Amino acid sequence: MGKVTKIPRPTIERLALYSRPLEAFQESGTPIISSEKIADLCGVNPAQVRKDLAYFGEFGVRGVGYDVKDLLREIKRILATDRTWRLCIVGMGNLGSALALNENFRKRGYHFVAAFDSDPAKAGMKHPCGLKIEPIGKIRDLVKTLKIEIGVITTPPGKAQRVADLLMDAGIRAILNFAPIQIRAPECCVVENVDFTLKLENLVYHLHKSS
Amino acid sequence: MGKVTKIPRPTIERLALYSRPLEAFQESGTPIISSEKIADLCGVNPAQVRKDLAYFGEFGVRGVGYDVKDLLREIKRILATDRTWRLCIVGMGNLGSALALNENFRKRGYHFVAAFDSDPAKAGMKHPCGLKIEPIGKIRDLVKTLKIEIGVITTPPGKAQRVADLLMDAGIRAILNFAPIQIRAPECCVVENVDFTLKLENLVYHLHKSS
DNA sequence: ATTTTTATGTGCAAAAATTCACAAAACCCA
DNA sequence: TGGGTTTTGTGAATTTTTGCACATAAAAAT
Repeated sequence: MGKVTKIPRPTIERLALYSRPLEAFQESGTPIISSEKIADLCGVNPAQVRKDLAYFGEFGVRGVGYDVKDLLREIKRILATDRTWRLCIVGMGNLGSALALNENFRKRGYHFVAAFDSDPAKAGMKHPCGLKIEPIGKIRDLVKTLKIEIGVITTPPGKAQRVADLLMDAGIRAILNFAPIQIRAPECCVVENVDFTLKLENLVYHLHKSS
Repeated sequence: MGKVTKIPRPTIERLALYSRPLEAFQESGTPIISSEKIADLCGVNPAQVRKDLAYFGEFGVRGVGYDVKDLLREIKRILATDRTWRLCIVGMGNLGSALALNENFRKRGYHFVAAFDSDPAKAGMKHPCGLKIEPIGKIRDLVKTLKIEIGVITTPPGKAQRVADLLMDAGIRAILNFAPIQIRAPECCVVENVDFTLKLENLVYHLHKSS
């Protein structure tokens, strides 16, 4: 359908979610999957799955279901995960270090091509992931020469906003922030926050409430 | 007010969010804060802040604002973060290891009291965080004797559901899952998922769309 | 060839969440 | 004391999101 509809934000988030079981089914060779099965595995409503997909086209066959391979390819095309992306990490403490070594990123096409740290003692050292740790001052240069598209912030909270500003100043327009503060950014830069303690606080509220 | 209203899920998530700037203001000695200031720092609407708080009582003073210390104490009481919680980590790879060493947890009252790994080579070793790494088989025992309340899963995706089942079997009713799969759990157990790659896929969608 | 079965795509209603807009209350100052 | 200012608390309107329920289409069975 050629209607120009605004895509709900939650829809995009769920599309990524759906791709997880689809990948598993593709690997195990299952050819066809139903909206009900996807919904069940992702903990959502089947109609929701169909509606989410319908925003982008008719990918299924009535009475049959969805072709796993086709659907996965379509979702990847929609999300733009059908290509690789170049990232940098700022803050090579324990967390940054763990992320740089994490297999899940590379497996999905997210390549770390630079690592920064403000600690002069660390600068120049080679990290086990293969990257040389660069000083913060080089962000501007390297973002441009290495064509870095996404910045990952794993600094202490006090330094996060400053680092974000440096990244944006260098032309970065997408930031994944692990510091437990809200990064302020202009419209043109997308920011996603990952705050573990926020999640924990959610957990304990529900634990406490139901006891 | 005495009305029995269901609290919206997003409200709980935002309460935790509001506590971040409140902590900062408390430390810097600012006595009073307005809903507008909180909203601004958290990227939400001021009316939203007031409404969220109003679900739990009248904490502000009209024409003045909110007492920072009071409000923070109230929010902590609501979320049940005014006490300490005992957690364990399962999966002492890079990520699990980084979390065990992360200061933000302890600072907020989340204490890791046990660490597990399925790798027999790791079992028995002492981790830099001070914990001895225990084999998976000891989950049941240790959850009970150490009174562990929350389980953190940092295993590879293939092992995550099995570990979750073990944890729930041992009596755990709250799980923070870092593996990129959807954990299936009965009603009685709260699960929060932290999936970095999901966030990245969100980022790249928006990057791609706006270019 | 026709009926039955199955599972998608979608209009519409319901539910949930957000935001507006304003009365109520507290403070300030003359 | 009273008018002006500020900011909360909240009813109502609006927007967004979800889910039902069924028409539609394809395949399978008879």
